[in-house]
Amino acid sequence: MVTMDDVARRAGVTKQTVSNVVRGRTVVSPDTRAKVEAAIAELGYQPNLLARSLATGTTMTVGFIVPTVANPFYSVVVEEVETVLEERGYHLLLATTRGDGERARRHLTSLSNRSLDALLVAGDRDLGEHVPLLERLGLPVALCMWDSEPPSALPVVTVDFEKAGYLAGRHLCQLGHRRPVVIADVPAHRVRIEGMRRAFAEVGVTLGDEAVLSAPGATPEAGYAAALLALAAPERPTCVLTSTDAIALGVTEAFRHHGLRVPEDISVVGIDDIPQAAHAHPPLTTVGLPMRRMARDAAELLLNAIRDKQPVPPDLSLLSPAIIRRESSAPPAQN
Amino acid sequence: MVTMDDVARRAGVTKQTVSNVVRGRTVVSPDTRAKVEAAIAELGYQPNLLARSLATGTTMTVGFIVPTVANPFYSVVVEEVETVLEERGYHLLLATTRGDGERARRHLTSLSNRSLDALLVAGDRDLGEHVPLLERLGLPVALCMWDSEPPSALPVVTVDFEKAGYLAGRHLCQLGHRRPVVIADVPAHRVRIEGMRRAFAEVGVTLGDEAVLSAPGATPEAGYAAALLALAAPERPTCVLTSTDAIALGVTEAFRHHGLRVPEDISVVGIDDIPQAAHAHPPLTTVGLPMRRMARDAAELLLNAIRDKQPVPPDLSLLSPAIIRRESSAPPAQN
DNA sequence: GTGAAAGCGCTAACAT
DNA sequence: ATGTTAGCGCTTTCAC
Repeated sequence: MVTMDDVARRAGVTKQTVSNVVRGRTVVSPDTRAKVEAAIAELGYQPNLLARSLATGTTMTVGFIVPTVANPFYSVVVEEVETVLEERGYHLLLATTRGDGERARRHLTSLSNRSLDALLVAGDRDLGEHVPLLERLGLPVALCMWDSEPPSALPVVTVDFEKAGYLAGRHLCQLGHRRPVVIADVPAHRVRIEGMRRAFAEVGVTLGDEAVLSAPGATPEAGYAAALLALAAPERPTCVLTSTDAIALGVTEAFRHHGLRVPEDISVVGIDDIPQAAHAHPPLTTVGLPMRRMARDAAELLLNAIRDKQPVPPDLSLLSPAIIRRESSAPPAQN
Repeated sequence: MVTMDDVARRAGVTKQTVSNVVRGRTVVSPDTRAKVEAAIAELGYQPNLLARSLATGTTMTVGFIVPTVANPFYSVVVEEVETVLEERGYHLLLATTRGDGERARRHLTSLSNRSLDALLVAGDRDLGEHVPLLERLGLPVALCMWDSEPPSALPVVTVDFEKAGYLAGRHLCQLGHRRPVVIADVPAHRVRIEGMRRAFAEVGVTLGDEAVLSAPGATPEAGYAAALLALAAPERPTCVLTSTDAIALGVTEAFRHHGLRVPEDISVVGIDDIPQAAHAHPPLTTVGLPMRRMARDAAELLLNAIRDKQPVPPDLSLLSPAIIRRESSAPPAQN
């Protein structure tokens, strides 16, 4: 490996001058700069960033802990974060938790002495219980995509999930629906359900716990199974609110298999606006969440904290979702 | 920050002994080990891995350059790689190229002096032209998911794409189809098309270039557009072979919008077996690729090379795909 | 503007 | 089994 000393010797200067040239400092005379650059080129010198990191204490690397990437929802977030990091010359150290709190804790401790410049955490499901650990990490930390009550001691960039649920509910209320069923991943998506409840309360409909069906893991399969339960009820609902598009996809499939037309016989509304939602059959009415914006804001929060050498202020930033009307929702059938 | 020296002083030993304890070496007497461990606990000492890396020359970090994670196909690969790395105590530094060769090159150079222990590259689209750079990286490198001709100087773990195309073609031939159209992302998926061609050649059908429609980017949208062209042809094909499931999804949607039933009026077969394929409407017949296996093999290849301190032998490993019969393919309609 | 010295926190090789 | 001595390759501080 060719080191700074090698370059220095070749150029007839000291290590220090080479260092100045490499880092683009302006204190070097054009003459020596040229000599040094020639030496660098001839020797094919590449600075050892590890040594630089040890000396400076910064690694130009940000850790990102995320539940999964095999989910269109989070993969967008990962890509946006990576984009922001790349723009500012940072690297991305990625760790996934896969619904496993223990795995999450392992990642956390193994990253903690890895000399990251900052850490971003998406999703409260697996790391929600480890917030105290996060707070004592001694480096800038931010959270995003936080469904449950956000911790007050850390900065959080997330979506107003209560509003997301409310918008889904209000949309169906406005269409005239009064007999809803909710299919959701409880308790994870409790806040979304509260929003739905508020919307129906505004038109005098009580959305009781008996009208909430569980779809564990928020998978299409879970949605499919729950949809069958919904059909078995004595009085068929006129619409289904799901806590995620993935669930909605499974629900729609179940209805189709049982000869129910969506939206003529029953409306289905999702939350998330995953890419498939637009291509679903029928295209899914859903509540779009500003994922890219969220990811970008969170990443920039951290990078700015690094740049300014200041701790990140523990603010809560709530981004607004928006209803996206497609073809899976319509007024209830007359009966 | 509390260092080894602090611990050493507190325990009344030298740095070296602390180091031995930390790394679990057995040369330490139970007595001193206990003293040192007490000191570590009292001070809350955490080893600085950066310093260790500088001294040892290993970082326990593997780089992974991947086209995108916002694709069910690659996200599975990323997760499997991460799983293997975590099993063996390694970290994952992730970089995405997003169909941008220039971005790929930037990532490559920026990772090259980042002191990774190894580098894995998935997908030839963006990095195919930078193989010479990869070869001169001076660290274990492996390629996976290589559609085009694999370079001979590097180890490659990929799928037999020719066979994948062949299996798709043979399946349709066996059903009795003799009037096929291919919708593919050319030239990227040229090899898959060759396999399809071989299958039809076996039953005496020539699959000419005029029967190959282009779906740039392999998106559902591109598939949709190409499908419309296919319908405009004077003689309607009885089946469509697509080079990816994503394309197939768009194709199926186009047919549905134009009143064609799949598979009664026309069969559609994909390649990839993405998660949505099973939930598509109708469930998509496709060729499954052993993505997890591929990812695992490639990652283990690298980790073993690191462990054995040997260069990775430049072998080519071709994994076999398999046809997955679902409901989008059937014998051609009688006419 | 350039050079000399002193570290960053750890591991490696050898001595005891 | 433990201590001693040198680095790893860079940046930082302070002379000149």
